[in-house]
Amino acid sequence: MTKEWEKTDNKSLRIVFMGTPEFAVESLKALVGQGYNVVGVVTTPDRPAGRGYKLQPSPVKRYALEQELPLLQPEKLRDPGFLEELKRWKADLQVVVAFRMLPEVVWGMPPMGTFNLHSSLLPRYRGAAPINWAIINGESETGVTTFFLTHEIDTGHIIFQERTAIGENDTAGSLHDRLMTMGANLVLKTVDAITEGTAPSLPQSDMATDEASLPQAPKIFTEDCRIDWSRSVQEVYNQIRGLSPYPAAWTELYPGDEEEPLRVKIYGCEIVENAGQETGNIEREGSTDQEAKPVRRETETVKGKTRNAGTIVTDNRSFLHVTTRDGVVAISDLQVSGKKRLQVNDFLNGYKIKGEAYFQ
RNA sequence: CGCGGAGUGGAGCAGUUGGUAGCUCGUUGGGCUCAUAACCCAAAGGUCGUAAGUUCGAGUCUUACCUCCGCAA
Repeated sequence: MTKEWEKTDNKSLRIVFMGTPEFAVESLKALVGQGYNVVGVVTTPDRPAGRGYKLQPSPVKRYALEQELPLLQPEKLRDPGFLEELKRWKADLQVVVAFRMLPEVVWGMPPMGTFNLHSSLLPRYRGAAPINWAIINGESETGVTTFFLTHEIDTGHIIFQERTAIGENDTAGSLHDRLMTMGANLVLKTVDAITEGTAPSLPQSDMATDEASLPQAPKIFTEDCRIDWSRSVQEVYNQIRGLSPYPAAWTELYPGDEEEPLRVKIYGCEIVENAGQETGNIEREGSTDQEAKPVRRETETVKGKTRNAGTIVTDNRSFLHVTTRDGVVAISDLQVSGKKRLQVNDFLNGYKIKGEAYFQ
């Protein structure tokens, strides 16, 4: 990708990078790797996180240290001391990827401005969790956007966008990785365009037909991750893959016998029955499995019961089916609280589901 | 010192009031079968996370440490 004939301008431009998670590292890595002049990195202070609440450096910090880039970790972005240091870096341009909300004193500082990489097709999915929400809502397309920062979060003028289709089997994880790579390329393209003065700047109001009906992407909380088995099979499926592998959809397993419910994270599943509509490619697999697996017996069992949402159907060996309002999903990948993440057959080897068990 | 759970043959789990280990699956060999991931028979495979201690004797009690996981961030 490195091109000898690239304008020296691009490489002398003083860039300050701001970001926190893994997603941002990819863009920073691209800039550094392509020889852009990253004069400093701003990231979040080390936070107590994980077991034991030990202080954890952000992924961006780890990379910055590795590359021996100047680093700032302000507690407050309006802190005079921090602003002073930032000014000293004399940035021409600031690049922000998955950081936090910036005050105008920060984004207004560099002469060429500050732009942000956002992982959705703005103006759709403004907010903290665009990747997750796009899948949860069953979107078939998303992308990445670069835009200039303004006061209102994620509303600035759009520079570039890149689209990608969301596959039936995409998960938050797979989409995250794809957008991370696309985003890094878009950041380079954006920096080049800004340097050359050819960057578009399109108001989002030109793209939004109806502001009020735009899907949003707010931060996700634990309750958003709880599975409501009474929803449609497609909704449940989208929720599970939209939250996998992080933060992961969860439910409670009531084992019966008045035992305490277990909290279970569901990482992967397939739709095996959809009363609503055809499920496409999944159906094909199902038909070959039909002969191999002892489905016959279970089917009868099912018919004998009222299939309330959350009902478990399993042979305690190879599959674990759960009913929803209008269909059935086969759980393939799960984790009981305190245990390791397991494939369903491993889980069933040790944990036997009793007849009266159910999810809720 | 944030709260909590767990480390037992390749995988997931049992293991009672302490007396040298069982289950399901997998693996290997054989059998049945038109055939099979299905079924039947048999076999291999574990110094029970590490170190020390208590005890006649510890997977099972005590202490320290290592690793992993859930909550929370």
